[in-house]
Amino acid sequence: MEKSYDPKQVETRWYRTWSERGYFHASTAAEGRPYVIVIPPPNITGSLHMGHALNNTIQDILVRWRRMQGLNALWVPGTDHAGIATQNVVEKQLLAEGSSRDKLGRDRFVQRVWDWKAQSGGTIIEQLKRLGSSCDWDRLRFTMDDGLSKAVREVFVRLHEDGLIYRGKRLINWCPRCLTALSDIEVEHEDTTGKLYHIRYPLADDPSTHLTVATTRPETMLGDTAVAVHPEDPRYNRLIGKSVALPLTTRRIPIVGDPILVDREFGTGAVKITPAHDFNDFEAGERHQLSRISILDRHACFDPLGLQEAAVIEELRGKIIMLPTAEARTIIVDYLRQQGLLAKVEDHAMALGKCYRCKTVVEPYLSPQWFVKIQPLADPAIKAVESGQVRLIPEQWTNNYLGWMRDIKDWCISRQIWWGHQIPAWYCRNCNAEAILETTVPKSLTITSEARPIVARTAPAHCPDCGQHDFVRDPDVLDTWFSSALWPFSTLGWPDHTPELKKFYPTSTLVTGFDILFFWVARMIMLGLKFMGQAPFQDVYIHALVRDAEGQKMSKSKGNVIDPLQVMDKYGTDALRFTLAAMASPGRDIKLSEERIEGYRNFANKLWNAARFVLMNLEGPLAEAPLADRPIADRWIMSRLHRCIGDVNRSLEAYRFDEAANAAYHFIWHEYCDWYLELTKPALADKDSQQAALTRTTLGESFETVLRLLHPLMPFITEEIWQAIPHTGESIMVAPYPSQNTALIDEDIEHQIASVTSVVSAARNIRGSQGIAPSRALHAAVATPTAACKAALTAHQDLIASLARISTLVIDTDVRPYMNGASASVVFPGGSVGILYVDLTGLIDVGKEKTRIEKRLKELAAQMEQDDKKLSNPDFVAKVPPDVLKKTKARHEECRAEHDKLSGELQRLRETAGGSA
RNA sequence: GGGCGGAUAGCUCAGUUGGUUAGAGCGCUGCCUUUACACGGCAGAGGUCACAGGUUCGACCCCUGUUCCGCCUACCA
Repeated sequence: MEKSYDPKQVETRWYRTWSERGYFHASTAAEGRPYVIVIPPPNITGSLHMGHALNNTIQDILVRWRRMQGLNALWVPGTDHAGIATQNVVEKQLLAEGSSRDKLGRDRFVQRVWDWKAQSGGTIIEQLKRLGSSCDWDRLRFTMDDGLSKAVREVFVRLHEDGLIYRGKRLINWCPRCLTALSDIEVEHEDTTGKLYHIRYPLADDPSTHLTVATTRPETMLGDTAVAVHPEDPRYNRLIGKSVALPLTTRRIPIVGDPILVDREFGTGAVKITPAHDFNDFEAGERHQLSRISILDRHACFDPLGLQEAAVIEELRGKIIMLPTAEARTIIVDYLRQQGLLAKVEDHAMALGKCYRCKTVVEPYLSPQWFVKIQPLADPAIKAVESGQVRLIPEQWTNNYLGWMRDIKDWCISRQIWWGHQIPAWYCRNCNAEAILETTVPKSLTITSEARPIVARTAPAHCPDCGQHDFVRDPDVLDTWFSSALWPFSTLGWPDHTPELKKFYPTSTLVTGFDILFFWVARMIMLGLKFMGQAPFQDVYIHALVRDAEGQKMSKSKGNVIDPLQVMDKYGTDALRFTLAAMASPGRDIKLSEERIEGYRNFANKLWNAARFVLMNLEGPLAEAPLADRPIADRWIMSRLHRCIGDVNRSLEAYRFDEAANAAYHFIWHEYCDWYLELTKPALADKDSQQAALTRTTLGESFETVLRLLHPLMPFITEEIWQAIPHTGESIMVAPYPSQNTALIDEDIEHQIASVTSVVSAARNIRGSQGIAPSRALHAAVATPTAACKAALTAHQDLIASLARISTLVIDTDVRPYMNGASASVVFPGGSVGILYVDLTGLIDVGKEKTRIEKRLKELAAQMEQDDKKLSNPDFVAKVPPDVLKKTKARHEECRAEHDKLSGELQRLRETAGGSA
């Protein structure tokens, strides 16, 4: 075995072996209670980032742990077609080739995306394998597979049949770059400083007076259909029922009273109402039966027809036609200013909505879309969480979830893109001639909200109304999250009654980030309850976001991404996995740093070298004996090991991966390696002794157990070592997970060894402070506080002597200090304190000690001189921050104290040296 | 505006159903080439647990308020 662990070849070799031997596969016929996790399907456009690494490490820990516990563990893998994201990627490629999706046409474009998927869509899967993910790859699914597509259609049709899906012309969030509708949660809000424009609207009856409105979007005023004031506002309420002449148009619009829309304190207390371009105004428009004038087109540019409908004055119309809003705004504001209608412009903090895929500012846009009526689905999903049927971990997310669900809005599920599940709705051309608008250049199809769709699993043969069979299919596709919402049952074969569905639904645990709690988790619960009658999972473990060392969200544009693949190359997969697990404390983001990973790489190496020690010492006969008859160190380590086993299992049970990792780390490094391996050395010294044979047995057994305990966290290195030491079974992956045997926990023995280590540490402390080389043996005595302590130490005198290198050791309740000696206190379990005395006679190398002290005195003098200079400088004292001054003074005092002490010691040394020489 | 989380050693973070001396990793200091490991060993320094009150025999922990930092959410046009 090499001196250090080399992960590379180990990882690929074992992953291949596990895979070939079928360990990842879970059979419906297998015995054992099922334990099931469905993967949050990564986008096919994705490449493994730290978020994936964390998410999948946690899932793999759970699955490996449960599998070793004997459960029928299934981890269903798959990928998501990621509608807009994937379409964007392929469109970018086309652009680079000088082509576009319009040039290609729908069918060829979709084929192109499939080609892209065949070529690049599997990258992330291979990367998940690098991470050691023990997914059942035989069950790999894709959200646009035939089976899953069938499930999507089935759900759509059934929801439609139940009246839970409808089509309507509504105001939705529109991305003018992606040219599609977005759901509310696909809009990200970003704080910006905008302007609040105060605009005078002259009263229709009396143009000399006016009502001033405040708006952040002056350009949409052309689409105003009313002005609202508060009905109880004495400034304005007498105007309700009158009208204003809408500037820049030839229209008159009414003044209405609306206590919901208007906040008297804000702006001027008068609000323009633009129902086609603002969500609040849309609702206000409904309340007052106002018409909606849509003045923007799908690119968020001024639309000729809309401007005409809005009766915009000819002169302005010519200037802003087809212009984007930002440019038109300047022109419109100029016009208002010229006409003396711009009363004031002030800065105003506001949140701008942006497309979560491309960061373009979204536009509220009036268009026909498909919606899911969500309330009837949300109610049971609320109850499922309230009742504890579904448990969110950490619990704090429960309130977030409930709050959102209780205030949920209908879900806009149609997207005007091509890559995705096309909506299973058809329109009879004959019956909907007026409502189907087709243009050839560019080729586009608009179906107005008046059209009557026929929703069906497959294309209808005849129109039920007219009997003809000339149909056009709804061009829209479904929101990507619609198919993900079915993931826990669609992947298991639904709507067919498969054995998988019967055996593995509902699943056990969902592991996910909080960023998709609403996008995904909530919708899975709703649709799982609706179609399976059971929530799709019991536990939802919600992990943190992985950030960089400064706490910034990792992003390519910031250039602060730590690439998990590079980390795995450099430090090994096990080190990365262990780091992520150890840092996954609940309710807190993970600030990942390379140093931390390096630290756990060192841990892997420590384990590796412990293995070398074990292997080296396993040569020789073994002896079987009950634990009670084995050496004390063996009984001690088994006791400690089983405490650790209990801790790790309990932690995993509670999803405390950080605690599990830390318990294992601390035990292995600081108990097993630091103490146990050292304690075995005296016993193993005489290879042929019975004691050595017994110790070898424990050494092998305990180490083998340690590896199994650690396997879910560090799968590769544990397998590699396990195969090299005595074991039963063909792979650690399918070996039983250690379970705590409380009979092996022996508090008395733990106390005995704690006493031993306490004395040893005290002796080392004295060596350290007195500068006594480890090679020099000591004469020492321990004054024990009680007879029991004395007995415990006396029984293990040989261990103490060997670990602390003490040649003569006196242990008694009453011992006297040495004439020329040093002492240190020894704390016994329970808190009683004894004293260790060490005889220093002849141990201190006077020359060396003198040099050491002189060197240190020089350092101190230099420091003191520097500080003196500072402190005697009035400028320094006056201007420096108080804490710095305080620190400087404190340091100065410390230096002086140490200097005095060392000077005294040096003096004494000189005297004694002089006397003896 | 509402909600949630955080503030503990130089840095990154654990922690406590309230109980002797608050822990870890990294970093730092000193010693050690002792055949498992220098990706190591041993020893050590370093903390008024954000601030101010309160409850309690006792508070890092519970309560109230304040400040700062994150995030989520929201129609102040």
